Amino acid sequence: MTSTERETATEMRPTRQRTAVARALDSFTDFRSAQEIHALLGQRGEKVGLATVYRTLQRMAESGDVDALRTEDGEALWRRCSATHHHHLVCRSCGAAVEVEGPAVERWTRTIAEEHGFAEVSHTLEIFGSCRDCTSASAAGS
Amino acid sequence: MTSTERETATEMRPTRQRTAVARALDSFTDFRSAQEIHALLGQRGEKVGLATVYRTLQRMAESGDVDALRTEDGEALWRRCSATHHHHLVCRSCGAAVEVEGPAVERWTRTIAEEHGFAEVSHTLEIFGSCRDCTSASAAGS
DNA sequence: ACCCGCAGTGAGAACGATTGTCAAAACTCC
DNA sequence: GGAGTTTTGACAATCGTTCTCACTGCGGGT
Ligand SMILES: [Zn+2]
Ligand SMILES: [Zn+2]
Ligand SMILES: [Zn+2]
Ligand SMILES: [Zn+2]
Repeated sequence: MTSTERETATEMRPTRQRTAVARALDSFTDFRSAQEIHALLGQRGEKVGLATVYRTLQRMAESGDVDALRTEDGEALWRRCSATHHHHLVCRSCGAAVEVEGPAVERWTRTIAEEHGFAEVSHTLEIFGSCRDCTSASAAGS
Repeated sequence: MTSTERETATEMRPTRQRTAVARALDSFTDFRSAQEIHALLGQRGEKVGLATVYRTLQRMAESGDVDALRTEDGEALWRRCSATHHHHLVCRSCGAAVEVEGPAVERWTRTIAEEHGFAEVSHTLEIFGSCRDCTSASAAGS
């Protein structure tokens, strides 16, 4: 512990790498994997180590700057999101996402949990589907 | 195609291994990982390869005999569940699970998806928390 | 009972996303 | 400028899961 011992809250230095990741996140609206984001940075000539991309995304997720979700096969996807609690409607094939809110659902989960004596409750809720573009694209293919 | 060409639906042979996995699933009600189930079988003296456990669980999940969910760090957990669509209230530390249903939520997700032109919609919804037992156990520890 | 053919199995290799390591580089503050 | 941290990145290591492929064994005709 430092002698100062003050509120060491979350002193996050604004390094070149971190701002690069932040800018990358601002450049797209769909959900992408850490590796895809790392590749994107590479294409732009921004050299950032893969581990750093992972670390930065995690930090930003903790501070609520980005949302993370897991595909059905377990891969983590990331996206810059609004700070308020919400869920997503995500396209399975292109990753396009829409933020959705459902106060009723929030209430319902809390109630259910209480009824069963569960504490420290959290929840995950994602809606997956095929967005309009992808649906018509695949229809054309038949 | 066989000459008979009858409904070859999902001809799944009832092998020793498959019944062993099925029985193992019947012996607990919490969510467990494939590896844990494999270990459980080992303890019972039932020799079943890990790959077979994975394959069997997947098959059973497809046919709706078991439910799978992913922990927050991406690991798949399995549990024998009732056949009707439902969600879970799961304890983060011991895996204890309660099946819950929310017709309103089902309706809501479908509506939201339609509004945004998404097709082939599915959704995931799990509620995580600390069950009564685990909560009091950790409280005792302080 | 005997054969055949193919679904099923298992040991181990391979995979792929993520995390750990640790010395070098970059920052902050003095 | 220098001390003390934090951050970085190349690479190794993890770890859950899937793949490979030779081998096993059920099933169903004969
Ligand atoms: Zn799409
Ligand atoms: Zn919510
Ligand atoms: Zn518990
Ligand atoms: Zn549902």
